Amino acid sequence: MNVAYWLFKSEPLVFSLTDLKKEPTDWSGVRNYQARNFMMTMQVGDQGFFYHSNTDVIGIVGTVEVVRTAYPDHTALDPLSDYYDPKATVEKPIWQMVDIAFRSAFPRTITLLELRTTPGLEAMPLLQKGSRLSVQPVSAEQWEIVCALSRKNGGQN
DNA sequence: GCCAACGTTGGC
DNA sequence: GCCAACGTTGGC
Repeated sequence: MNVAYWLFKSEPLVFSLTDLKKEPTDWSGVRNYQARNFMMTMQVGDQGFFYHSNTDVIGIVGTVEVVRTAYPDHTALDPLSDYYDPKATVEKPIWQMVDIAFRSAFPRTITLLELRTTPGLEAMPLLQKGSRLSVQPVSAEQWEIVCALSRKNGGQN
């Protein structure tokens, strides 16, 4: 089975790559069916970009690894959680999550503008007009292009 | 803060 | 099943 590649969006004020570096986490709180379905196909060892949205420097800041396949998102059952879903039950939890761990921090943020202007990345869901998917697939080619970007122009920003 | 784009809800 | 209204996302 080949490794698959993904992109995880997060608002760094809520949860940043630095937070993830401290310890692995469950990716709870995803309440979008498309994003959930992607998580349900993830395998241990899959790689992901970590993307900071809604912040001063928007872009990809590093990489993560899937360390546990999908299982029920318990926050959907917790009335006190921000992510509570009254339609979720133990029998039909509706929502799922995976566990992810820190893998690397890029020496600089690969900004959204840079991603938009780099040939070969046009098809990334992230760059499509109006795209709001918080968990999305990345092709092997796109993965390589972005990783290569992270290794050069080290001093810029 | 603005607002375009999106997904969901609910009336019909 | 349609679609208007609404709440949310997220770049700018």
